[in-house]
Amino acid sequence: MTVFDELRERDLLAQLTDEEEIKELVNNGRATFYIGFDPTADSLHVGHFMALCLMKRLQMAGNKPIALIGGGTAMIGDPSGRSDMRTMMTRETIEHNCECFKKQMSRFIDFSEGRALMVNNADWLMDLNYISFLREIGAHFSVNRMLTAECYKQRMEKGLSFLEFNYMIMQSYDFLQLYEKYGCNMQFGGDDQWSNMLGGTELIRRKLGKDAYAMTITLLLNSEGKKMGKTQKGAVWLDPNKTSPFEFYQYWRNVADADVLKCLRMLTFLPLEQIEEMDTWEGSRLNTAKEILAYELTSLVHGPEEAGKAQESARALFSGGSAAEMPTAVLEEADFVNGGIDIMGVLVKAGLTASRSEARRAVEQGGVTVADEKVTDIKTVYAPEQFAGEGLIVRRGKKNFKRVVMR
RNA sequence: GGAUGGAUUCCCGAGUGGCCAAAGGGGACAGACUGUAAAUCUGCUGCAAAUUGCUUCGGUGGUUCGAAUCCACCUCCAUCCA
Repeated sequence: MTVFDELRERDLLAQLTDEEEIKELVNNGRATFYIGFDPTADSLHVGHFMALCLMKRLQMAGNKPIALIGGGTAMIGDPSGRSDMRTMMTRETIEHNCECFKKQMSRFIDFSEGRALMVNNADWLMDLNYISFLREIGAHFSVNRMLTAECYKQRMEKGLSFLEFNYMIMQSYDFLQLYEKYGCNMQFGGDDQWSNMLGGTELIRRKLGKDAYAMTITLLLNSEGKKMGKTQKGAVWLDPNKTSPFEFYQYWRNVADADVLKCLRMLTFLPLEQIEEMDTWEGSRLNTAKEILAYELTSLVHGPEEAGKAQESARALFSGGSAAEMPTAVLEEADFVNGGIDIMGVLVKAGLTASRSEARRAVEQGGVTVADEKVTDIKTVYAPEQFAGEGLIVRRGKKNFKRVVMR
């Protein structure tokens, strides 16, 4: 099966400027393509991961990827897919984020011996001269047309600053630069990037009279139409310090039935035949598919060893027994008042609830368990000795566990 | 620059002197049912030394016994005019 067909089969492709041409380039390893990543946080997340996987797939087929870090475009802020204004980021934050991105990316993509490139658009965007830029590039953009782009339409109601309005032009200019410098003839990106990407292909056509191509990846949406990879606490990060391998595993272990197969197809490298097989599974058997999904992804992101640990802990927790790899919280002498700490204190210290009030509610509603015993009295007090050695397993709700030990 | 409308808790949105920690909905969280799923039902949703106290309704100051609510100034946003 060709790469292109595989991408198709996996439902990864959304929109393409020229299907035949792209198929040709990609299948024969003649594409030099780029994907842009704006450093808006200090870690990559699941959305980026999809793009990285795509990069990897295409690289394996002989194409040359360019990872573009948007150190310059992040100064502007992409209005696409947002209903409100982005908060402006300081130069320092952006630079710090760029460094973090670089480190994480090199774990997924092989950048050795010119097999792939990593560039930062700050290198050519930061020193642009306003007037000459407007004359050379700005002249090729029609405001009327830009305003009809979907990403701006959404913002017409809530307001759009001139700063953000320029994002599309910056991104288009990136493409032009990469085309000229590295012969980059293709751009990939999330489906919400479509209009920005078209801006680039058009700019290249107008400026150089050459053809360049663009292709978008389907956004990973759950069955309710929401972006996946987000939790109430924010994104699911690839940085183990921001989202632990255990949490990462759990996120995928908990996806809805309706979404498992889609995730397997779009995110894992498992052979399609194997995934088709799982497609016939029904009911509780899907739980096995979820385990596979969670294991595969954790393994891709954090390595097989971490994935194994996460899986073991999860199994142990949900089917009884103790788990060595469970997230741990540490108590200190100072946390005890008069030789004891009450249950609310324990919950807060363990990070299982945000406040004592919330802890109180959790206990009152019967959602707290310590060492397999339901705690019903908010006045329950624990002594330091009880946390000695293995400590106590404290549970809030069904899925939030912490092992609490003494320092 | 001018006119008008607006800013309320995680989000949407009611509230226009005390009965307001603030209706209703969404989301989140917890319980029941389950398969660590979905749907459904129930509870809950500022903080705390918890039948009470403290802090919150864009910001600052003021009026009042008492302000989310009235007044002044400021900031930000939207719409129309330029």
